[in-house]
Amino acid sequence: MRLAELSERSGVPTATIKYYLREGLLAPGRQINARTADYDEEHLRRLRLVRAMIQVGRVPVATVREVLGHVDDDSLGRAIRLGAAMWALPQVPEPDEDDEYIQAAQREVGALLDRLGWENAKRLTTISPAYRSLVVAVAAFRRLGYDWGAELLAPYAELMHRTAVLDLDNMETHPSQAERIEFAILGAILNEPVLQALHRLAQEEETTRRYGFE
Amino acid sequence: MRLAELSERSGVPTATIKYYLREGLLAPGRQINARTADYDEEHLRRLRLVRAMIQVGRVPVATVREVLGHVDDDSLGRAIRLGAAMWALPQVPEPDEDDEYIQAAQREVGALLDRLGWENAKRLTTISPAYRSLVVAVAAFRRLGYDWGAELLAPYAELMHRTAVLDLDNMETHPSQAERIEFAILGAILNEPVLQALHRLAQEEETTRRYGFE
DNA sequence: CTTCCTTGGGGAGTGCCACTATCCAAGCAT
DNA sequence: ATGCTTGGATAGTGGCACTCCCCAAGGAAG
Repeated sequence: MRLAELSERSGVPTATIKYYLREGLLAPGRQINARTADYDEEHLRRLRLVRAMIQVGRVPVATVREVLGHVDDDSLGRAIRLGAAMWALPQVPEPDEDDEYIQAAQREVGALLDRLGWENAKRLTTISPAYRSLVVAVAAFRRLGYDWGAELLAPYAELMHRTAVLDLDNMETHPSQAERIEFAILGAILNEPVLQALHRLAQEEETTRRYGFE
Repeated sequence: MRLAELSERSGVPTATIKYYLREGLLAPGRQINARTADYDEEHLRRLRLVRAMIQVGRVPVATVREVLGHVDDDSLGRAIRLGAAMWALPQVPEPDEDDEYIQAAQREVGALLDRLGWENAKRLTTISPAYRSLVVAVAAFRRLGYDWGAELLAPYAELMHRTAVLDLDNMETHPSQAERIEFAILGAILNEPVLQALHRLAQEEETTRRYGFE
């Protein structure tokens, strides 16, 4: 299929597809002649994945490129590859190690991981972006005078762990390795908007249950 | 205190504070004379809240202004006011009602709400941004050939409901109304990075538990 | 064959956003 | 009185995700 058809079937404007091609988010089509290129179903699928990451997952273009690099990298082990997407996700600014709130938050998060027995996560604290994000968020709460300690975080963490178990269980229902990888990427990136939306819906439901529509 | 001191105590550059003043995110200081303004602890607190929303919550400046408008609006009822923050949060593009995937996703989400007995949320579907976000995300999965149906979503929704219960329980431990409102805003906006980070940490933990560091 | 429309590649431009640098006049300190 | 500091206003910056436009090559119609 040609660029125009790829555009029509995906709903993405041709100019944007050209931009993605230039940015390396999409492999070039098979060159038929100097002025014509041919794209196949795999291009269409990849394009839809890219669009979903950018529009639903709000992932920056540069990050999409990085994530796709991991998807296509057959040399990686499974856990690494499954994690690669998450690790490439948008990062909070590097926390300032000298800041007292950051230090307090680090202690608090460390205590949380101990309490939960998350040994593996604990081993990854020096490099995991998720750990750093958590520390920054907890520090922001503390700066505003709210104590977001390990006791309060633990029940949330417990619920998130069950969510992660669901994620991986769902992933394992997919037979092929290629499908699993793509599903893991989607699980890491697109699940978050789903969870966020469900969380907000649940807040609306629970708030109105408690207080009505006053 | 003067602008320079406000800047020093908050860690926000003076130029940025001036920008926030211009954008109406911060009330002007008490004018001492034509060339001096005085700021108090309340300004500092508000500035830290604004920074947390923007940097940790990634909330756009225009949205922060809107949210703060609700925070300061004493005329609103409690549920409305608690929800106002969430409703103002960044929106996904308006779903295209004619798209078949959107329609399928709407049916699926409707079935989910029925199954869960979330009557209040169901009444809000026409206007709730959270509902629309969920529909868009589910549609994105379907477009890629993954069936993200009510049966799969239900356990996630159940977990998110428990999370919302924790949110509101925590909020109710705060005695003063003003503090509750601020905490609700923070709960709606800053909790999400916390949940997201916990979710990713849990995925890392569970992935390595199942597959090791291969 | 020639005219004209379409196509794909590439560079430059756009619009938005969160700042940020500069300028200016008024205060204040010395 | 001189010179540094302060706060307000305006214009500029840099990053990002597109999006516009031009050009030359194909292909189709007459």
